[in-house]
Amino acid sequence: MSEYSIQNLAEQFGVSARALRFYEGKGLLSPLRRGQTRIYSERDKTRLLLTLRGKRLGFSLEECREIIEMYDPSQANETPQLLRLCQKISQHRSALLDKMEDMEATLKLMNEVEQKCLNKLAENSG
Amino acid sequence: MSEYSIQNLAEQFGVSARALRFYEGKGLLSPLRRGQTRIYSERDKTRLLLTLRGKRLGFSLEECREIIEMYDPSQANETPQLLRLCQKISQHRSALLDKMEDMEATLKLMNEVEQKCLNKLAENSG
DNA sequence: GCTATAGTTGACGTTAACGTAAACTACAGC
DNA sequence: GCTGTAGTTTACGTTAACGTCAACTATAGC
Repeated sequence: MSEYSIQNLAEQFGVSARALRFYEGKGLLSPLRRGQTRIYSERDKTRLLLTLRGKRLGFSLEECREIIEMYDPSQANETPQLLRLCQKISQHRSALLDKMEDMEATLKLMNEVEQKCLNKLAENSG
Repeated sequence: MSEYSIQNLAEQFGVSARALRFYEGKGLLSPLRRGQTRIYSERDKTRLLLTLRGKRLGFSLEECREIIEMYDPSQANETPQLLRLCQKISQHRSALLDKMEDMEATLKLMNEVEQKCLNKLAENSG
């Protein structure tokens, strides 16, 4: 089944229904309607996944939208558009690689601190 | 020289003086005073670096403070404190590793999209 | 002594990302 | 027919992370 109610989808991802409506307002999701009621598809589910992933990495919702739109199997078929897309990908990738460096530096520091910590613990017990 | 004025330090990191005062209010920095004037040391500089690095990774200032305090070569010498520190490190590290996974997944997707994009470009020109 | 240049402390304004409450609709079960 | 449960829109509230004055101090140079 590839249809979800707002509550169902929200619970799957541990967010509020309010958040989903908010994301819709920001153009991140675009569920169908059955009457008034929103019906979320697999596509929406994927976009939500990407949104939350982006958020965890410190991107704003606006940035998330940009990133997601790149992935969207949309109407990009003409050369100039494709070139622009490649450019965008490069940009976002280098932003990601920067974050990767920050992350590795942080992990390295954490490991050092942990080592010192373990050494002291060994002294204390020795 | 290991002393910096507020403007100097701010410029070095591309942030505003207001931000530095704000971080101080949040307990992230603690510059000395010469009269009223703030004097930033190497220690402050390091803490600022870690703060901004944490921010880029999507941590809140409060979380940054927690992380930074772990690194601080402070008064943690007694066993219970050291154990707590090790625990905290583990927590933050697994948070970081989660982000790392998000990042790798994102990079992977980007590469796939780029590949499709390049293929289409090849078709267009062929 | 006057001006320019950093610095200071409030205090209020702003944006993003929702939370929360009000007032309403629509269907399901008893 | 009434209650309960999901859903809706509209609108105001909230928190984080600063920006932006305003009003003041202190030092340097002319």
